[in-house]
Amino acid sequence: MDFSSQLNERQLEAVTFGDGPLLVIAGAGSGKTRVLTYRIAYLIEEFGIPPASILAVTFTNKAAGEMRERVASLLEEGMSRKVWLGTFHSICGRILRIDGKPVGVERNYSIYDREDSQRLIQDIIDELKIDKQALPVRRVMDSISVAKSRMEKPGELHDPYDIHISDALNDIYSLYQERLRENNAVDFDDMIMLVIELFQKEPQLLERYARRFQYILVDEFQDTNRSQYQLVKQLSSVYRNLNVVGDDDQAIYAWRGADVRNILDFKRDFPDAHIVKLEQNYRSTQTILDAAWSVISNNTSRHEKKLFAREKGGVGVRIARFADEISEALGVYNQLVHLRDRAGYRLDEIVILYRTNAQSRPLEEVLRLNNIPYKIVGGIRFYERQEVKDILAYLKLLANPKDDVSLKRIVNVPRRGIGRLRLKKLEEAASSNQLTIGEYLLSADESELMRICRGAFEFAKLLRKFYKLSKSKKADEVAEMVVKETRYVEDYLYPSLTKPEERERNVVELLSGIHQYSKSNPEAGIAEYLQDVSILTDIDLYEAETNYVTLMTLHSAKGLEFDVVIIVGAEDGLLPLIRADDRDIESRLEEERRLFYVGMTRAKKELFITYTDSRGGRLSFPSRFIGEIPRTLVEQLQPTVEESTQTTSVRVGMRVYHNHFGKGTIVALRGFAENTVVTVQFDRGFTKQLLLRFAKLAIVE
DNA sequence: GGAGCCAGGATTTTT
DNA sequence: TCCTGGCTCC
Repeated sequence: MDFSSQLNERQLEAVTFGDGPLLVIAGAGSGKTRVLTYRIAYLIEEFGIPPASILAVTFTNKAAGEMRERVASLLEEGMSRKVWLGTFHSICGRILRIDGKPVGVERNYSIYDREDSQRLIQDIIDELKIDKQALPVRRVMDSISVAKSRMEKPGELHDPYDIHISDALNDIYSLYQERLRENNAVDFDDMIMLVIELFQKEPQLLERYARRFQYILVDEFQDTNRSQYQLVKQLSSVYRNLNVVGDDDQAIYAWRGADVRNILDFKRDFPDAHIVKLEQNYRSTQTILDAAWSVISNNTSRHEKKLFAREKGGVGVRIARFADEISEALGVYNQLVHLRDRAGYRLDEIVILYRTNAQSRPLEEVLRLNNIPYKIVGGIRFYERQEVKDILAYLKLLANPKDDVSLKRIVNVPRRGIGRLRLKKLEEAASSNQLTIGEYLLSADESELMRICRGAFEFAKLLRKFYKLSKSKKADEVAEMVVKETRYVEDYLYPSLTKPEERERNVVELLSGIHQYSKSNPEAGIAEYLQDVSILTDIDLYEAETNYVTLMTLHSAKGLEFDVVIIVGAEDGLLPLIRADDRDIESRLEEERRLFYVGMTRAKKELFITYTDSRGGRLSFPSRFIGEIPRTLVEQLQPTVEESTQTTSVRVGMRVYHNHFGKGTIVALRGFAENTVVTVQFDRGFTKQLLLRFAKLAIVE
């Protein structure tokens, strides 16, 4: 295999590297996916490594699929199929399916997504009578998730800011884990943590896997968390051929437990690691790279690298200011039309990126009204839609009758007269028999169930029928039966929910998806289908479609590239998204800067950045990141940034509204541009000085 | 005891 | 805009 004409010197070095630990620091657009795929092919072809002895971990399922295809095109028929290639979650899910017993996971386990976990945790919070004002579910979930990513057991979790909260959190965490095991269910974090636990419990099992994987490759290493790093370290303990590829400048998942320290620790854990830096960029113009560099170089903790493009030049970064989010959307629309009709781009070569999903709304509206076809990634993901999750809950329950969270979701959908109190009775009857509700319904006799209510009996009858048939029928037939016989569409969607037509289409799409799956995986049952589908994200399902412009969050855009990138809402408070009461503002700010950098470096040819003076009725100000781009690289679109920061849109005497302090009158203005301080006399009788760009004041008519 | 209706609150990013 | 919680009616 001679790649020398297709790879540069550094890439070639990484691809053909022999045994031992390898760290590839790969800048944006430096062809790291290419390096990974070629390396896999090279290992198989030149080193004679059996495909089944290679483990490659990617960040998304989509990336895994693409990598498999690309490897396949370099090798003989069928070779790539045997490589273990997937995300941490898909690989751990597979290990749990095969070997999960010792940690209490049966083959047919359920995977709980965020909503499922939230329901379970909410139940526990209610049960423990914990004040939900003091401990909102979201906060609990985040704490537990972070604890799991650090492999902290119940009891070891501590909130660094509040000891009392720690006790409550540990109680919830402990009960939560107990319930998950009772329900034969895992959450996303469990999938990683339980595999590590499994290997601790059964060292001979770890050894079996570690002997098997001669080479382990990890992509997007900067966004792995501690437990993921520990896992691959364990798995590579026999051969020590751990190859990681990452870019510390693109670490954007710290909030999810990812830890850039992994890169530093890698150098410490493997002092003999060979390090290759890829700095040649194949994607963007030099102008875009220079602009991106001048932003990212404001971060203090980073590996210095300065990307260089193949050709100099390129058009300047276009920055545009708008009055509010509506005019911003209109401006984007005008630009799209210009790009399409004058500059000759296809719409699918253009992406609109924003910080939060909610920002897509005005854009969608304007695009729809003006007949610009668009595709939106993220927001409410397909598999998270209510109607889709309802049907899946039936299937989950049939695959795993211990799954009480799924049972509770659909026990009264469509309505069967089983409300809160009757459900409670069912729950009590089940637990007095040491059963989950699902198991109880499948085993209790008629008179017992009738005593609770007729609905419970009817539901149990239906469930038993489904359960029996689910043993002999394929996933798609079961799903179809569930939809038909529960009369989900007729008795529930249409009478009870908004937009029933759209939801019905989703149900139909789900059924056809299951059908496709059954066809291409004839061996797989419902449990396998559910496990595979539970870890899919919107970006996995995303396919660029000709002449559709794409809208997505900056996070979703990671790993993708487009000719034209339009970053909207580049305003302080939104991008960077920082609130006054945030902790660790400095490191938060650096992560937001990396996010902005990721967005900028998605662009091959042209980069647009927009901001507004007012968003959602609140005053807004250009992002500090805009100020970090040298003017020589910027082509202002009218009007200029200078005007916008100098022309403060507030004046003395103006009536304003503040979220915490209420209504008031501006009595003084001081400072300049981004440092403008307003003094407000609030109606409640006190005066405050506020930094204008953070105060989020609304002007009262 | 369940279901439906109305008012008020809230909004980061995701495997 | 969507979702939650409380209230009333059946």
